[in-house]
Amino acid sequence: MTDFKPKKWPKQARSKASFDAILEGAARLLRRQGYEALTTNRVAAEAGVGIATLYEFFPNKEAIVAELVARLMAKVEANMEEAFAEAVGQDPWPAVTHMTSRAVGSLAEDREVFHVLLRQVPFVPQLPVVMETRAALAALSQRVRITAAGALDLPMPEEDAWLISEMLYNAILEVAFLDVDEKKRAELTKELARLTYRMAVGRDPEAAGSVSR
Amino acid sequence: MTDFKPKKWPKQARSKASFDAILEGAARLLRRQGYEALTTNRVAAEAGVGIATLYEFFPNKEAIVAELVARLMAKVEANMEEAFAEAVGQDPWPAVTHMTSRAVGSLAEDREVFHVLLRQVPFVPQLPVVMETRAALAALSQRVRITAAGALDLPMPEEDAWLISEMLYNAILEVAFLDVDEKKRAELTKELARLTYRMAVGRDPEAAGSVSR
DNA sequence: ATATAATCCAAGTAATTGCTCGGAAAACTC
DNA sequence: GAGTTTTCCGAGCAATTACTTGGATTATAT
Repeated sequence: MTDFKPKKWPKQARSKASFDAILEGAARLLRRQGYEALTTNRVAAEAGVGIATLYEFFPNKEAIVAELVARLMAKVEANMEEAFAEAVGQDPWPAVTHMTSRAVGSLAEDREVFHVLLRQVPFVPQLPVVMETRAALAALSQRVRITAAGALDLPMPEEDAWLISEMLYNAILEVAFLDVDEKKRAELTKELARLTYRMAVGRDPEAAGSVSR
Repeated sequence: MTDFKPKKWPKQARSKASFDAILEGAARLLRRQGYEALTTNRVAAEAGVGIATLYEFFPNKEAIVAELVARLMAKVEANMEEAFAEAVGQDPWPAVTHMTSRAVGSLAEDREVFHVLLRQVPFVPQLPVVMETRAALAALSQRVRITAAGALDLPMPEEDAWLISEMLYNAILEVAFLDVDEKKRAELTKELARLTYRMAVGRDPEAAGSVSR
């Protein structure tokens, strides 16, 4: 099987620059042309390095994509942990809106690249780093839900958790991928949070009894 | 731009068989090896026809995929219209569960092929036939919702419709794609219907007031 | 029965792909 | 400053790709 890790990590500043340039070139190509246009020769050209330099660090094309994905996922995860820290102690409804909006926001920054990677590259969704990040995010929402449960006395059917996190994940992607202005995206994000709350709690956030005592 | 329609339709029974064999061969390859393994030469071999025969009917690889998609989508749409006819006049909650379960079921039949086509082939989600089918399905759920609104006196915020149908579409795909036994899939489908109902109506289907007078 | 149209196909072509080779230059180590 | 390691690179190769060519075979029409 193909190896999805860099065969060598850069040691000097010079090669760190090349390494980064390769990843940035790959991202630019993905954004502009999609995965089908991503050839190793083109990535090298776009990055401004020789093709042999590229193969000095990466064993194959997939490893480039995997490393790019790893970096993007790390950024998302960091963002979401920060968001969680900010949401701790807030009431359930503000907590949900805040987490949702941060999730959409951190994907929307690089929406074209995320779109291509997560929806068009066959092996990316199965990548360990992606599955781990998804699990970490699901765990975070679980903790938000538990807080909410304490405040709201929620029934929490075992099975729903998976479905809700699945629906939420996909909806967040869809909203983040949309090519709309930020105002419209913010509106949709708010609505998404409301629907999520409805799914999880079974009633509207504005309804009586939704605010913790 | 490349043409996504067959360059010629078969006229005799002999060539109809070839035409179908090509599409079935393509589907088999997609199911077994994914889109990356789908080469025109391999499709021809798998279908048991010469490569030139393939190019007699299809101008390029994409047209094969597009025609396969068109056939699958037509089947789904027919299924869903039938399901809608059966759901008409039923109470909202049974109508929703019925439609959801038929949707999942009609995708699950060919789940690997649908999975590859809808999630890994860059141009498929943008194909007119796919977008039209999605629109048709969204229109169907709208009509279910309108019926429900009449029975339940629902508030129907304009914006939610899109989000709900988006979430529902993705969740249906996810549940249909899952590699689980049919009992488990049926459970998840039922839960999905319940969450959908919660999203759309704002309360549980079993709660008082959910049954039409 | 003959002419016309439909259907078939294997061998081949031009272009592109991922990736290697062999070695030069630059940076660290002592 | 000599030796070692790291970094760089473009020409080119083997394999694969989508697709064409030129013609043979089979069905249909008259």
